[in-house]
Amino acid sequence: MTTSQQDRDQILRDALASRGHRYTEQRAAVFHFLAVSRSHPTAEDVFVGVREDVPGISLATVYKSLEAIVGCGLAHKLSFGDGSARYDGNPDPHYHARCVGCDQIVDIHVDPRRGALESMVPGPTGFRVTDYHIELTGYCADCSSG
Amino acid sequence: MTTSQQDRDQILRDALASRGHRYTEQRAAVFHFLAVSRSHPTAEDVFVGVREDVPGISLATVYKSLEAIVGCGLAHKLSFGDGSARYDGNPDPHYHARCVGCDQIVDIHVDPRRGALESMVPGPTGFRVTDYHIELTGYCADCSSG
DNA sequence: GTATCTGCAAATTTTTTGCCAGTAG
DNA sequence: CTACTGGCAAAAAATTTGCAGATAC
Repeated sequence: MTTSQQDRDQILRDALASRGHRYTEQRAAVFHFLAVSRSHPTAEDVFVGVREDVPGISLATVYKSLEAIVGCGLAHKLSFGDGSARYDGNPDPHYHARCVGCDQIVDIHVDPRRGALESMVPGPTGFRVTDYHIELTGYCADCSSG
Repeated sequence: MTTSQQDRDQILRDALASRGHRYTEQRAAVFHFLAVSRSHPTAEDVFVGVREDVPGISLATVYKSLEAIVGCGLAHKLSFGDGSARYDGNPDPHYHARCVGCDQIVDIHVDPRRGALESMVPGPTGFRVTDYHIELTGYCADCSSG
């Protein structure tokens, strides 16, 4: 079962409200675009896509909306080292694999009960891993104790 | 035992030669700066640091040198989503943890014999992980078979 | 009613490029 | 010699900011 647009809107409303932010047509459109997007769009991609629903939206507003949505934890900001940031609204835990050949980003879904690194390397996706980079986010020892 | 500067220079010479690139004073200085750097410097950081050894070097040359060095596999280009790319010349396998509190990048060295994700989460660094992102690099199914 | 948000345009930041003289191999 | 490089300055790309009017709550 998939999340309906009403459910999504309510999730967005609540998340924004909890941060003191407001629900707007532009933010809803950006959030919806991310939620249905199978790829990992750049801010520009989101701008082009969302403009079909909200013709007057500006790129600056897209950036601001993305920041608000990422700030609420409803999407992730990714960097693949190719210049521009990419955004991912997929709530399921998954990794990303960038193909050196075609630069495509492949999603790797991992069974959380199995050892994560082990299961993802030879996985059923056919992706042959040559290198990987792991970024952890959290609080360092100093900030944890403070 | 640590790698001497002579060893490093030879490694750089060989790596550049194998790619048809030339060994230059500027590239050696950039490589040396990365090798002794404990942080994860931006291109600008490298520029400022290397300028002490090679006063006339330009930022554009730093970018070109970094590209050559990363292209040879002697360093990694990292993105932490904070605007500018960062470079890492540490050859030991390790992960990176960004502190949400102070934005510091903490290196996490992992015993390769242990389950990787498991061992890094509660590790002896005191880093409290709230989120992580894994980027795999390699060849997708299409590019592998082609 | 008021603090927040949007769109616009301009500014900033980061990275890349073109060109010509210089240099490694 | 000859192709690859470095420095310079200009360009391109990505993102952020200031502000005045509009809007959510």
